[in-house]
Amino acid sequence: MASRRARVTIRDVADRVGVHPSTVSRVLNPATRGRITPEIVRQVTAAAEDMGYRPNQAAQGLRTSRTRTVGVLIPDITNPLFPPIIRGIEDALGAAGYTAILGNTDNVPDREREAVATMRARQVDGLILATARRDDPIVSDCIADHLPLILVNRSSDADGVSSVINDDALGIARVVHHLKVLGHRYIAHIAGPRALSTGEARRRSFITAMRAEELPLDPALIAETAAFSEDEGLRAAARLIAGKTEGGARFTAIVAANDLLALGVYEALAEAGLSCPADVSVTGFNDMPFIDRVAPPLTTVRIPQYDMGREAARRLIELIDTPGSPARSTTLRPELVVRGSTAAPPH
Amino acid sequence: MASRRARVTIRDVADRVGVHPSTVSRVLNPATRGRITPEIVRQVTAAAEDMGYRPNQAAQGLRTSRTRTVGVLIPDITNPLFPPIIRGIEDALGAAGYTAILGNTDNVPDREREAVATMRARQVDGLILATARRDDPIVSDCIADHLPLILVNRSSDADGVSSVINDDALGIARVVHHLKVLGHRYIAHIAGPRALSTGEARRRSFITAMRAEELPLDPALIAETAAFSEDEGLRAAARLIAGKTEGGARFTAIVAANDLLALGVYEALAEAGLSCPADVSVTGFNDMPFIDRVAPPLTTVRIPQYDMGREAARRLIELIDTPGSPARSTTLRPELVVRGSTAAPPH
DNA sequence: AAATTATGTGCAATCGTTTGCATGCGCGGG
DNA sequence: CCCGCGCATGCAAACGATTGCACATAATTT
Repeated sequence: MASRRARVTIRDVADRVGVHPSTVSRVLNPATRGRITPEIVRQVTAAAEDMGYRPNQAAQGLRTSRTRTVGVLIPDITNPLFPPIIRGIEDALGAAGYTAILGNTDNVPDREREAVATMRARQVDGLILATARRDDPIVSDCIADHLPLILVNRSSDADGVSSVINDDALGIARVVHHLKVLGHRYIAHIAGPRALSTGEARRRSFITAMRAEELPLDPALIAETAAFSEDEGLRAAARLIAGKTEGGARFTAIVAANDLLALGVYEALAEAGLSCPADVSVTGFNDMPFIDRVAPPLTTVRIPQYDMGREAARRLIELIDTPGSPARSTTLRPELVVRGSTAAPPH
Repeated sequence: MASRRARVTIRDVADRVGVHPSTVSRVLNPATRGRITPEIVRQVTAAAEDMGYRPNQAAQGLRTSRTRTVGVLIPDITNPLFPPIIRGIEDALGAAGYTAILGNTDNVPDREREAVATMRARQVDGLILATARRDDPIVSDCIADHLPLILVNRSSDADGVSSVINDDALGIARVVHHLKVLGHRYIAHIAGPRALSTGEARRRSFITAMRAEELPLDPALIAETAAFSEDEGLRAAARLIAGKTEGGARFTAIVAANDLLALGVYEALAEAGLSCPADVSVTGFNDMPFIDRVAPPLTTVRIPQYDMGREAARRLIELIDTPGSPARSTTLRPELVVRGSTAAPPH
């Protein structure tokens, strides 16, 4: 295995063995290898190995217009929800010989467009979006252009899109049921942005679940947010708390639409001198890494983040290999994880 | 801006304007644009814009053998230390028109080799390694092959390598000083793997700092670990605690070589029925995201993760643009962050 | 006004692979 | 014993962009 300075090409291998470059190409391609004499296959394989031959992906990509590269758009890699998803995606892609290129969009539409543009310039074979809004022009563009596409975590209102998401309704139902069993009746919800499928679905599911559990549903106890962030959680919770102390709607528990919002709730409670779970129970959604280590450990809904990523990547590869295969939406089962942030209501 | 179905090439643009493809190429390349008549520049630019032309990176890469892609090797993206670093890298790369491809190696040498091989097959223009071991063959290989390379977070013993790391000695000195001021005398250290520059440097710095502070240094109070993980932290701390209760070396504080190890220490203390900081003070290193939210909030050393990544990416681009520029090692200043895991020793 | 230089564009080769087609060889059947 | 068929391999043209060189035409000099 000599360490060549200059890149060794298919031609170098061919010259060494004394065959034509096309023969080497055929040997190296499993699909055409059968057409070549076994002895030659042996020699070429040996020479390629010995010379440390690695196909030039740029050349392959140019010729075949398949780059074995896919683009992955996420809002922000520093949001702990995403690393496990990305890891799942990359592991599955890697196993199939694909590589991911990542784009952080910070949920800014312009950055999304830009990221998709650069990815398409790089000839990605497909796209995985964790950034989709319910009404997202990028999604419809990709469909129109027949660019293989998978949505992960969030889905979109457009149809004809494949997605891998989790069962928001089930997760929220479990949470509400858990709180009811603990004795809570007045439960508030901090909803995510309605422009995102997760925000909207969890909000709707909250309403449905409250009705199903025959608990009183007060519209004033649903607080809207502009983003799934700690900050927004803090602000929304502060509004709820203000309403409560001013003799408005009372509540003994807050169902946050995700874990980051829940962390914001923690801060708001602390600022208001309220304690969790003694005064107010809090729940989250996602069970992001290390959320079991905060004080108090958060009761939340665990979603199979790694699996979601892996599944999304596998489905994308399917879509790339067999274009025109029908869109499927996969829903994974979440699981309630009870920890220290929920307890019986005061009194 | 018609949305073309088929990819539009430089030739399509040329035909539309009625010039030769090479002219279009020159217009689109800022370096050669000056050689073309302004009027033609205008027409070509307009046509390219209008037709939605995007250069085919595969073709460019093939021709120029520069792909504007760099490989980034990290141990594991789900380790919270890395996302901010990666974000810094990607932001800086993106600003310069570069794209990153990521590889998770789980600190397994074989996976590192494999990842580097696939990246080189993809003709990356350079490599950023967050995975370097002190004696890492990949580092020497890259140097030998003149592949632009930057180490981030960890450095390597090989010379002639550029790196962006933080000042481990300063960080550890601050921690030890802080504990001394609180009244601690008997301080244990949970050291990282000696094969990693961070493990070794922090270990050595701990010894130096203890001497400098004129505190007793007991070799039995330095526990070795095989990895920077919670698990290893738990095991090492359990050994220290066992030694202590069996009448061995006593200690009132533990300096862990990083935050994950410190989390393991928390568990070990809990299992032993000891409380932090009442019985034992604990410190970490890195100030990884959300470590301020665990119970108790960890006193640790903050390193500028995002800046490290950004700086590494910028330096790599420099290295790519001006090959043969000398290796430089940049050391960033860490900062002590005092939180709830450190207090005066018992009695 | 002729000769020289400068300027703007076209030409064509090239990067490394893949792949439809052509070709030469060996072998079996009539 | 020859014809034709199949099989293994070579040939060459792509893929899309870049770039040294050639070549007009225009601008400058003498």
